[in-house]
Amino acid sequence: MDGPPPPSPRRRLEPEARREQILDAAVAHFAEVGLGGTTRDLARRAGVTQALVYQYFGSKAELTEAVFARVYLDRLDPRWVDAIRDRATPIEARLRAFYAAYTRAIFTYEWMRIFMWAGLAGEVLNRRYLDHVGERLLAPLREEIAASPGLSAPSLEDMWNLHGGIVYIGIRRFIYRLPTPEDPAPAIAAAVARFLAGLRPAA
Amino acid sequence: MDGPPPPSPRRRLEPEARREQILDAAVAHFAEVGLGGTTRDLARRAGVTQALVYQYFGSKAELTEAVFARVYLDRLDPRWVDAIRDRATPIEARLRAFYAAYTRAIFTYEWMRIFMWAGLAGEVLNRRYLDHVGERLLAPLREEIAASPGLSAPSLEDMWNLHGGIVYIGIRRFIYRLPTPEDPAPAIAAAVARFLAGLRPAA
DNA sequence: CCACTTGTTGATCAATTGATCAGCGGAGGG
DNA sequence: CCCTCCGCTGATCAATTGATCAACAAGTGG
Repeated sequence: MDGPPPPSPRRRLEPEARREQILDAAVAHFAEVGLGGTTRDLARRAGVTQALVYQYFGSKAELTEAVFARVYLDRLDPRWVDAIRDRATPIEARLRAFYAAYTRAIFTYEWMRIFMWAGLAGEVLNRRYLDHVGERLLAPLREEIAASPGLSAPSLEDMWNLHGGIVYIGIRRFIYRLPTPEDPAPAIAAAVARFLAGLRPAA
Repeated sequence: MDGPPPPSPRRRLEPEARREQILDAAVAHFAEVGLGGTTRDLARRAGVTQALVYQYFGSKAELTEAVFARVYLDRLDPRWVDAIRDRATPIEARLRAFYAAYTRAIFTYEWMRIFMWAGLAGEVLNRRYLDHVGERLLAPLREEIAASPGLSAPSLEDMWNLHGGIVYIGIRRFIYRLPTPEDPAPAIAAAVARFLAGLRPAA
């Protein structure tokens, strides 16, 4: 009757799989209640005992680090810069494409909330991440806009303004749980269009 | 030698003054470490014993409510709407004036951080506050823009985009502790100008 | 200067929580 | 079928934390 056990709720798992399972639960749990969440609630969510958490993660700090690694790692795609620099494409399309990709990467419940919890807690990773955003993404975008004919050069603060207006969609949705458009693309396109229009010399 | 005791570190205070002192410390403390901060650390910051906190606030929840009351209350000035509706003033000046006043009200370490901690924690007050912002501030602003000659009507989502771009200055400064312009006024003026320029029909 | 009022404290309790460990039991090898 | 390996659990500890209370002492009136 019972075939191979894989689909059944086995209790004994391979260490790697179990570790992933706990880490998944940790990401979900800490995103929900913050980094101050208890290991007991986390274990309950993962369907294991609290002691088992410490079999795979030596301390809560180590677990938190693993959560950060999973959430932050590979979130920024290096190829984005190439697309930003591709002057064969109109600047407006490049801006729209970048923010489409960027929001697709970070507009998740887990990322948005853990990033905000960590930011409030003063995590160093957040500052590093945002420095990177400013220097490696917003600065190139700014240069490309400045190099586009018919557009006056925006300041980096202007770029942060564009960035913030778009990111705020995710803040409203995932932090404040307010209703937002299902697809942020139209709002992004409108924001980008307005931004560029504001950089064109008045007629 | 010792004159009147007022400037000296008296131990015994009038209940009202002591309550204020504890509440002040609570606002500062919870802004710093979140609503999960301990009453012992809070008492240390206030310079009193932990037991005294419970003389003035029956429970931690009651204390938290008092903190919310102090932080949220009277933060939104009803007169702002009148200024928004004043069509004798150009719409761009009204937008600039509103966001100057609005950011002056909320760009404080305590407000920004407690609002964010509470938002992550799912506090109902946040949703109420933001609903109010959308319906009582952004909606009128939107109507006034729509009624301005030479401007196409923005959607409410457009208004949230303008709003988010400006509020994000405070998020960068107080949540992420990133360097931001000392005075947000120029950035606000630029954001407002761009926003309106984007609503003007292309030449 | 004494005594009463009451603002304040130190001690303490029970519940929570991070962390540890001896031992149970599932599963594969012989 | 049994034996060994090791993934996993239940019990437990020490520290933290919200909350309580009897006792202390600062200030005031007599």
